Amino acid sequence: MTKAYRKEKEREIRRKDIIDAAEKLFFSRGFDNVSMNDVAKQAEMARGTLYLYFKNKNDIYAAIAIRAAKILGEMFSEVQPQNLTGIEKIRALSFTYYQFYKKHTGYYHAYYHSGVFDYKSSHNMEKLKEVRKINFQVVSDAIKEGFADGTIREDIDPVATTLIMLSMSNNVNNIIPATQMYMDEYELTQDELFESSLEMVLRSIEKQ
Amino acid sequence: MTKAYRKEKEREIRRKDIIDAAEKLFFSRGFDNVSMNDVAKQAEMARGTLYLYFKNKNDIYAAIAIRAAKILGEMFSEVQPQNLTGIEKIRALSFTYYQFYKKHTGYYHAYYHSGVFDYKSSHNMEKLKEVRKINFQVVSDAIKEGFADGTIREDIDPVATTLIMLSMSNNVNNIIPATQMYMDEYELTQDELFESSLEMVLRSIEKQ
DNA sequence: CAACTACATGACAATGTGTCAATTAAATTG
DNA sequence: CAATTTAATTGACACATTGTCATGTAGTTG
Repeated sequence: MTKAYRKEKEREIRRKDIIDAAEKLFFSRGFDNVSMNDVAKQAEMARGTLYLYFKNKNDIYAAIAIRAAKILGEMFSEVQPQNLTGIEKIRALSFTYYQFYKKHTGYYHAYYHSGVFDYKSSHNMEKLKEVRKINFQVVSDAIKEGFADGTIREDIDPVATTLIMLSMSNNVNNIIPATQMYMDEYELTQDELFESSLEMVLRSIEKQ
Repeated sequence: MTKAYRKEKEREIRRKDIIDAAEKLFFSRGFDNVSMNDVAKQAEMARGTLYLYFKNKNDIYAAIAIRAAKILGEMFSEVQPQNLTGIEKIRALSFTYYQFYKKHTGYYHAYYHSGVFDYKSSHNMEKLKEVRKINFQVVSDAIKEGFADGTIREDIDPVATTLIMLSMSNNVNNIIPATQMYMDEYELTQDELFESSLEMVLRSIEKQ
């Protein structure tokens, strides 16, 4: 028991070391500009060792995305005890997501970017899918609460609406490079776009 | 004149051959799964030759995206002579964009994906930026027409709104992989999501 | 036809990936 | 505690891909 347990703990520490090293590099230089060699050097081990703990670079990024999901989950959970109506909760959660982006940009990118990987490609990706779903449900549940308390119109689909809100947020948060181009071109700030997006959503889901 | 002109024509044909070859491969296998070697083989020339006509793989993709922009521009221009109100035009343009995706998925991806490249990275990217802007303006102008004819509320920002609509469309059209995951998970079809997105936009911009 | 020009080629250096045989370290056992 | 087994780590290897560039070639010109 104790021996196997200690072994397991040591493996976890080593795993954490790799994630920490990768995170540092990914957040400062960007995922695409970091090689597995760079990560190995930063973590002070041979490149081959990384593959003993992770399937590949994407798999490491997925592990970082799981951390991201946890941080976002904690931020979301701070909204819950405030006793807000459905529509107020939607406003608060949108704002929280925007704050998550502002304060944890690196994690935000990991959370978003990992979406491009195949969900069946690794154990981490499977796990990420689960934590993602929990955060998604916080929002769609808030919409349902709005149905119940009469602050949100009942003729909208909670899942579709949550998805639309998510896409708007990603749009705001410099994820889509073409958006950045248009923003520069028309001198639109990120805060302005966030504000417009939020008002647009609220206007179209609130009960008259 | 004639000699230089013929030379120029030949260069253009060769250029077109490369784009055609690349397009065929990109559309069937996906951009990331095609190497410059593959393109060279398909175009029946040496790999080095490709670099005489294009800066790199992204540059070829940008050329394909310019074709995409032209197709979209033509589809948009068919909406113009219909004498629609501002809000009706927004509905029609949204639908057209969705049709563009459905009928020209490969071009749609090129149009979208090329957004990730730096706009100062090549002449093609500069050119792409211009044609992109024209299409963007068709939509934002329609919003302004809605201001004038009283079908769209005046307190919204045309640029921000166009950007939001664009992000919604991209969300619908399977561009964001995470979205696909949620759609599968909650059994939401693409047509349903398109419908929800469109209604959401119209509801929030129409004048009461 | 000799000299020039522009174009096309493929070998090359660089950079990156994932694997695996060999090595090293750690744990177990008599 | 020495011998033996087991597990972890390493870095060299094979392979893929990129962009460049010296070399070759074909067409053009005086």
